Amino acid sequence: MSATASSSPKRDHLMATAWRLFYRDGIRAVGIDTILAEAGVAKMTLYNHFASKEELIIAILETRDVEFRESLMAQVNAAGHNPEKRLLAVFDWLENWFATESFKGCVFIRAASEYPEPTHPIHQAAWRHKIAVQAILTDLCAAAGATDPVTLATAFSLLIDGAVIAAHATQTTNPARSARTTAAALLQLAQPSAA
Amino acid sequence: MSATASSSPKRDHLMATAWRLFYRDGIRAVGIDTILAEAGVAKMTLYNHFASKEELIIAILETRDVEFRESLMAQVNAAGHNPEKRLLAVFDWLENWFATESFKGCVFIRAASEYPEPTHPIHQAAWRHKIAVQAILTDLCAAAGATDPVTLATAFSLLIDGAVIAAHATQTTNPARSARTTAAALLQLAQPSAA
DNA sequence: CACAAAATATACAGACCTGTCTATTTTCTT
DNA sequence: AAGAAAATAGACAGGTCTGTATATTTTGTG
Repeated sequence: MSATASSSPKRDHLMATAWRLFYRDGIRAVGIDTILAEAGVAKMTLYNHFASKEELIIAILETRDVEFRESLMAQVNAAGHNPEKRLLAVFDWLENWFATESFKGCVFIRAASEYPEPTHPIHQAAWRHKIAVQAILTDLCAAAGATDPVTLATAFSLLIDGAVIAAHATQTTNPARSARTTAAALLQLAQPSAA
Repeated sequence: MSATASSSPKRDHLMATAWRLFYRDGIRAVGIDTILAEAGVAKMTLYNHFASKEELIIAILETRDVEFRESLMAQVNAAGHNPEKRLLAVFDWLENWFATESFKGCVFIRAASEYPEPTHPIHQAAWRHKIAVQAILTDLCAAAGATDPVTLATAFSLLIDGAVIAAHATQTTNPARSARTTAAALLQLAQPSAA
């Protein structure tokens, strides 16, 4: 059984448990033994599914990236066909997220913070998520008729990450509305049809 | 000798060494022994100046907060008396910072990421810095004639933190310019005199 | 010089860390 | 039911962590 094998019940359970503890307390702060005790799984089972703690972490980040984007797109699609509404739905999704009881910031920002060296595999896994989200934003900006979708999406990306930081620090959802209001204003400016 | 005593050569040297290693590798990643070996200082000297590693960390964050704001204000003041130029100088300062060879993001964001629990003393020390910077931004926005300085400063704060995250992930200074351009547009919108 | 304060080296405690090894038991498939 | 695959318990290695204790040496000051 390769260490890069995919889905199995035990493997999924380990990842879910580790994810919860990493997100709650920090990655470096949580040891393997803690995860195993919480999951009720033997140590060798973990090391049969993952080559190391680092591979477990990266597998979790990649899974979370997919789930994150699926959740985001679900809310965007629920906003209907109006391109502007779809774009601004990103910030409503943000507000829902911030309102989550267990909200403790963005695991990708936090992982990149804990592993600050840009060449580190964990840092790069976190970075890949940022790029993927940026691509979504660019598509939404283009659909909304922005003259320069990349530039607008970049600005939105800054607002979103800034809002996540602020929401974590203040433990409030307000930054989502601040970001949304600002984003709406920028969208107006970036639409030539609005002139 | 109280553990909260202030400046002494050994104490300063320990803080400078610890700061450099914490910023380079992460707070949890750097042990006391590593700091002591790098600084060439005995362990008891550290524990005579600081009650614990946690107190050392907090002392460093508080010192960095002061230095950070002094550096920022120096560039703002160097921009002269024009309120708009002073406000936008914040983003020039940001670009200079990002261009630093050792740039690895914002230590306050990273400390809050490593100690995600909002009630943790380290998390709160990081948060206090954010509030202090926000106050500076609000003053600058008010001086620039914004109708709602608090709201504009909040938007700027999101852009700044987002830019820091992006600059760390991409290892480029571009996010500073993206943030600056966006900020300039928002400033125009927020000035009634520009209508 | 003499005394006091600061810093030193060194050892130690007790806990935690990741990862490995072995032998046994459970589970699944045929 | 039988054999193969997966998971188990538990010990263990070798290192690291924070913080303490002690005895000695350096440093600065009157």
